[in-house]
Amino acid sequence: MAVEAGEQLRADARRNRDQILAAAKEIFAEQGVSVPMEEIARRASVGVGTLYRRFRDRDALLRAVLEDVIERVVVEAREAHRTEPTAWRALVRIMRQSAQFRVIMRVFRRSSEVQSLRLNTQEIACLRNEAYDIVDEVVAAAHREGSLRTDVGTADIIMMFSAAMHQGLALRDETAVLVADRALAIMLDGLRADPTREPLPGRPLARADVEIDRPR
Amino acid sequence: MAVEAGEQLRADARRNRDQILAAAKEIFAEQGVSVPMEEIARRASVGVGTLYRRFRDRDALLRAVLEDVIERVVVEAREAHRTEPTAWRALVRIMRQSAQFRVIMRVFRRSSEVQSLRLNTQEIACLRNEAYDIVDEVVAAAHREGSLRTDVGTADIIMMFSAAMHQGLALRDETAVLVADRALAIMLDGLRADPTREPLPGRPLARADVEIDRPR
Amino acid sequence: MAVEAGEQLRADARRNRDQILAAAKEIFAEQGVSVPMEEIARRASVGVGTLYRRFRDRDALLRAVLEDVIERVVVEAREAHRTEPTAWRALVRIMRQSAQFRVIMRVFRRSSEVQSLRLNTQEIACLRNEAYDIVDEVVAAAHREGSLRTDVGTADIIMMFSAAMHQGLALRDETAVLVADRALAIMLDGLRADPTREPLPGRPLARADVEIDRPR
Amino acid sequence: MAVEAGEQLRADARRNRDQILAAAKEIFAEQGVSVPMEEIARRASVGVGTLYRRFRDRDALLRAVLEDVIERVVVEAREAHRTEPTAWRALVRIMRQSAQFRVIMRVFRRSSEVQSLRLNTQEIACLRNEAYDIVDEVVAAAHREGSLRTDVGTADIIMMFSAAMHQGLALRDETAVLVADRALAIMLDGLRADPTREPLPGRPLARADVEIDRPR
DNA sequence: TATGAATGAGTTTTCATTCAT
DNA sequence: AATGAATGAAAACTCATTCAT
Repeated sequence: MAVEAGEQLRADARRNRDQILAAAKEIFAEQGVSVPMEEIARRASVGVGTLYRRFRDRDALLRAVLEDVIERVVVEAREAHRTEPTAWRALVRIMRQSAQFRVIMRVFRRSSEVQSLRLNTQEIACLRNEAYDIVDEVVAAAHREGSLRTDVGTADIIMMFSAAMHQGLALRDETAVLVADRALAIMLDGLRADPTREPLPGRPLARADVEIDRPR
Repeated sequence: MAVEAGEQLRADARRNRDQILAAAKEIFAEQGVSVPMEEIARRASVGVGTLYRRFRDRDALLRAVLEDVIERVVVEAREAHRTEPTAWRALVRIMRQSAQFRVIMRVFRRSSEVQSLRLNTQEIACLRNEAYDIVDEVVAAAHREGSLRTDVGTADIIMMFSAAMHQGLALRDETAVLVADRALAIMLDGLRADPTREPLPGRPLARADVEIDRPR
Repeated sequence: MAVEAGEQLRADARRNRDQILAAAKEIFAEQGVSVPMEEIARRASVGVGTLYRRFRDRDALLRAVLEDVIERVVVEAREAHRTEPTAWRALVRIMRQSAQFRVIMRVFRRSSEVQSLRLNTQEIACLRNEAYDIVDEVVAAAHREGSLRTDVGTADIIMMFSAAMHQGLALRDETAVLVADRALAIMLDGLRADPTREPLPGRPLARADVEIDRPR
Repeated sequence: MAVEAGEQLRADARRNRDQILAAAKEIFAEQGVSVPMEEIARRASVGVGTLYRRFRDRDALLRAVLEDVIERVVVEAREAHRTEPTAWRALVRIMRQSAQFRVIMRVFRRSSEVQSLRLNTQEIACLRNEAYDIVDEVVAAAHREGSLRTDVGTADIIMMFSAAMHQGLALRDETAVLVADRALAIMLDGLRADPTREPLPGRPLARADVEIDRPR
């Protein structure tokens, strides 16, 4: 019984934490990251105090959201890799499963946040690596199966479709989805293996090219 | 005498205004739009007072930057259309001439700013239309010359390459350029007319689809 | 059964109360009285809830600490008076037995606390009087035995040696003790009866002079 | 004229700064250092913003007050040393000129402040040294002239009379002065050279004994 | 009853904007 | 007209106290 009580209490706290995370994700996606903490608390139906009990400060919340989002992305990407019949299909699915990314990318792009490296914790670097790894596997497989043009690297793809996740913020939702879907389709067409195309400039981009843990 | 004094002052004032605009553009591009006014003033080497003399308030500055950027884009786009031998080449050039856009898009994306529609003045709407018009002409010409796939619309292109302008904020400068160039090249490959491709989902997007002057 | 349960609880409760008091005394002495309640609870190894169950609020805890300390002082002073061969020796011993006072004086001095008179309850006034009385007796005896200069009053002594208890907070412990001992020795030398000395300014201070229950 | 204007402006800012410092000193002396910044601003008749413009944060203000007070103490001590006919008289005067010290000592004693060493900047350490030096000179002279008992060191005196400055916070002002004066007189009597006295325990304390820049 | 999570009022700090020089 | 100091409203954060488990 003590255990049950303990679990229930923990469950409460957990619920609060989850609500806060969810609220933050929503609001960040809607309005950007510079939203008052109190608004986030309100949306999560908790007091500011609770928010601050769970997350030491604004940055801690930001990091937690980021971690949460990357985690989900990784899970989904693994699932896609495991389930889809071809690597190409997996790639398409990963890129389409964009909703999660809208936050992540927005956060990533707030350069003032990122460049100060306050978000560049060990945990996040680690998750980023995991995310990179799984996409990397899919990309390699796609190269092997010949569906992906040979002159793109994993980082090319990540950067490009993270960009694709980015438009339409001020658009109505249906339009935003349409815009994203079409942009994605165009990009995918551009990514298809096709011997008639001119090669891309430069060289395939890889992990080191898109690492952020160095001063500008 | 009044004229002389006026002219001298105007020259001074103009210099100040230009410095401020340039500083704001730089800082917005680097750190996003939620930068303290004093930092902008400092970068422009003027006092805050001067900044406020030139621009009634934060929004006015934002609008001015936006106008300035769109104007340059329009000018360059016209030039490209007039000069380049094919519409396709014009398109490529417009898309490559990306630097200016980095600001514009960043500003556009700050949904909290944009959605409040404080930026949606007559002047800006007008400039946006001009920008749209010129790209529209190029797109139409590209369609006519058969270089651009038929199922993309002007708004598709605008949205997509505005997205492409977006990555790399936390990257070193050389990498950022490389990333952008390659993303652009891939997108362009995806935009090429090619009868063997599957059609894009939905319909070509046009002006009305990407207007922002309506509540979400 | 009620009695047994009651007694068991009382024992538990008593232990908690004592732990809290001890913790509070320690922390107050170390860091002053404006320490978060949670820190006190933590040091006492109880939850805040328990702390609040035992002491209605911050002030109640403060008062309890004060009472506890004064009580101990009184007990020790009585013992000294009863045991020591001369009043002078008793005085020296009382003044040396300083550790307890470090808290009391610190608390007394936090004027914002004291001046609001929230600490000036009946119980505390009563204890203060008891403390005063016992020192007063010793002082009177010392005067009678001719060891204490005649122009000092009980309140002089209390105020002075409460001051002596005060230094060294930021020093290493051994130094703090040394500092206190030497200061005390000097003061005691100054307190010795000695007909060659000039009389002190003013008049001997007594109880009424150091009462705090009046607005400044 | 421009110069004049500049000077006047500077004078304004200076006046504000001085008002803030004065207000802070007053309030710290009255109520301790944990007073809301807004109250300090109000007492200084400025907005909080102004307070924060002059002093980056609470600690900066604390440090500034401390510096200011030590500076005055040093000045006055030098004056006493230069003016008074004997070293003993200088010592007495320095010790009596206590008003300034009430703040300084209060601040010094807030161990939580001091121990965190946030107040232990280079500047303050430097001033503390200056203060020590001048008292040291007076003490040496007093030793030479044979007025001061030989077994006390400079640090003994500093610590002891800093303690003397400390009482009476909750007392009415006249009483506080009386208490301080009498305590001081007693201490001074204890400090007088007198071959009949027993030596003090330990050894004369010196600078190193009362340095605070080491963790407890 | 003990616990520690939740709350929200109170503080600290920042920053857009105004105003005196 | 330029400057930068002053202002105060708003945002970030802390902590005394209450309350659900």
